[in-house]
Amino acid sequence: MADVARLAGVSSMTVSRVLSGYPGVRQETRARVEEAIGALGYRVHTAARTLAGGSSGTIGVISVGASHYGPSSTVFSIAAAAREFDRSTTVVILAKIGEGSIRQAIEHLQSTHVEGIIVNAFVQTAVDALSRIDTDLPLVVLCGDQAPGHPSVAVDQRAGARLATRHLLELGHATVHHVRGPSGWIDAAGRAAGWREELGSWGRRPPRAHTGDWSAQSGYAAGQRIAADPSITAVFVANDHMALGVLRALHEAGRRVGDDVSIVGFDDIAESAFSIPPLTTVRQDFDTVGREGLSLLLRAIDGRAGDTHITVEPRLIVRNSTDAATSARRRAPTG
Amino acid sequence: MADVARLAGVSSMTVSRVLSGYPGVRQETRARVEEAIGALGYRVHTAARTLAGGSSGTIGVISVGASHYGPSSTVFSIAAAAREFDRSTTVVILAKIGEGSIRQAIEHLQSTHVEGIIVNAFVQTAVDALSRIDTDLPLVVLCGDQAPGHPSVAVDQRAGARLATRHLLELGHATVHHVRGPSGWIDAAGRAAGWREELGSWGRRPPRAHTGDWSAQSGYAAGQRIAADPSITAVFVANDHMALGVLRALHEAGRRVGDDVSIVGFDDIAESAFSIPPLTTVRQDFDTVGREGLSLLLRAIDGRAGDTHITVEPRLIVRNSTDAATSARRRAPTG
DNA sequence: ACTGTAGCTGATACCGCTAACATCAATCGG
DNA sequence: CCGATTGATGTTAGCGGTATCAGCTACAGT
Repeated sequence: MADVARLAGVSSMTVSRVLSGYPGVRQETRARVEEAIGALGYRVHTAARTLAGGSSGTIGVISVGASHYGPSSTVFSIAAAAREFDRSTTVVILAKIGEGSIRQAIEHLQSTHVEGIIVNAFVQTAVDALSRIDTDLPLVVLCGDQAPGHPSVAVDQRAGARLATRHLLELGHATVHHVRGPSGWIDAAGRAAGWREELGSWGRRPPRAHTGDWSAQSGYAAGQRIAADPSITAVFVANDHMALGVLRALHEAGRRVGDDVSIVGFDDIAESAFSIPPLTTVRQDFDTVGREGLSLLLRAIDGRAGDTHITVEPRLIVRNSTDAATSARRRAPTG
Repeated sequence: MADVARLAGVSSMTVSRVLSGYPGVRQETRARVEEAIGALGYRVHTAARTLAGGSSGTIGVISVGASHYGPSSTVFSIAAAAREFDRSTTVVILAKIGEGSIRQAIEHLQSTHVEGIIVNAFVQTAVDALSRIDTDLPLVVLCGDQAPGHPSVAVDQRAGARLATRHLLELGHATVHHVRGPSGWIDAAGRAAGWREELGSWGRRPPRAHTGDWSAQSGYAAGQRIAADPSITAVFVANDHMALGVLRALHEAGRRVGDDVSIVGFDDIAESAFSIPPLTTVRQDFDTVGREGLSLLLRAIDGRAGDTHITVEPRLIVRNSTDAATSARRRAPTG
């Protein structure tokens, strides 16, 4: 930096001002400095800037492991969006989620002086922990519900589940069964609640839900139980991976999906359009969630986020795994 | 830090020594310092440490977008492994891959003073660019082949492809067709080469390969062309997403996979075990790749990586999409 | 001509830590 | 018993920026 200053014939302070976009620098001086920067291939030393009280230009992201589709795509969206806003992204992957590990992750990020943190909080434990953590660092929560105490971005899980359930009911199914995600996960609870609500608003009593762990394996197991009950004609499965497992179990049991039984998933993963049959599902736009999360965090860093809660609406994608319940209506108890 | 020193009755230098694990500190002194650290809830200021010449404790990861299964799971493995080694991870997601963008990403990471960089280089362009980039920063390349000029970790794509092809030939198929990945991708080239080699070693002339873009959509399109040719009894598809598309196209055309036609995929994504029928595939252990990549980088940082190239062997997972080619042998031209 | 003000730039003092060397006591070989 | 060595700790001087305030010029108002 001293070299740049010398070459441009100014003090290092002026160079600093040019770099941080301070307006009160003469056009001509600015040009000279920028030329010197270019000529010397100079780049700021982030650590020095951070130490001297400037901003680190880095935001922290805390998330659970890679195995889940939603969380990981969100992290990538955040990283990509951050880059567009000239921010670095430091990612902390939590092996297991607990108040301790989250607190530790936040402290870790704090010691690296990130400007703010986005937490991918997909389990209730995480949200609870966050509501108890009071850091002065700007913090945005991404989750399936409004997070108390911090600005948040969420896909409306309940609305999505209602969309799915309503679609099945409108096709004429007497009732809709549900394979839910594991307890403790916010999205699992939200989707189950939406399913229950929609059934309720149609005056149907929700049957007992099956529970999976998001994996295709667990969906397969649930699917086997579902196949064994011929009265079931419509199933809303809490995510696409499990839905694919259900599809296969039904297929093996000789029940034709989209004909004997209708299935709706959730997420719209890339494979769902090409499953056999193509899966009707609820699309969540994780990219939007990530980007909105980042822009909310940047607002929070500027102190003007307040207590904003952004809701992203999911969308029903109708494919061939659902169809009018002609045969179903004949067989099922009238609803 | 000065407070800690005061409370422990030592100089700040001793605190620094305790923090960085310098051995020449008396046990008793060390204990006193650690106690003070705990009492004051002190944490190092990473930027200050970096500035003063210590290590930043951060490693950089450069990767392509989120849409591809392999790259993204690898990034997560790296981040998780890094955390176990008390390193932060700064992730740069490249919107588009070119020499310019990679160089820019490296420079960006350099200005944040990462200790080293892991590049997820899945396209040839990236590897070429890297071989031309000569940075003094330790740099490890993850890719489908040995990267010249830098230590690297790779899954042996050729071996995986040969495994898949051999499996099909051993089942009695006269020849094996191939749906390859997009040109420019190292893995696509490696798998195609392995397929060609294995066919060659059985004295079969490789048929013309179909080309997809890794997506299920493109696999579906290829599948339709394959279904139209009744002489095809065995297909090796370059990744599972495309294979699922092929599966569906064949299904729609009324060709029974695992009976009329055998399909082998590559990757072993979570859904493959539950496709209809379950997909025989080649498993790549991305977690191992990520971890080996990190440990190689840590060795490189210590200056003892040399020109190591680690190869991770893939594994054939046999499921129901492949079966003895009884009907095929009758129909196909003798090979 | 003099003061006031605005606009631009410079000098200086840190930010919190570590490298390098200095210091001091204890131990050791001859 | 003395100089040399070793081990534990302290002192000093930055690392490369930015905050703060001071200084200088040009111009307007009186």
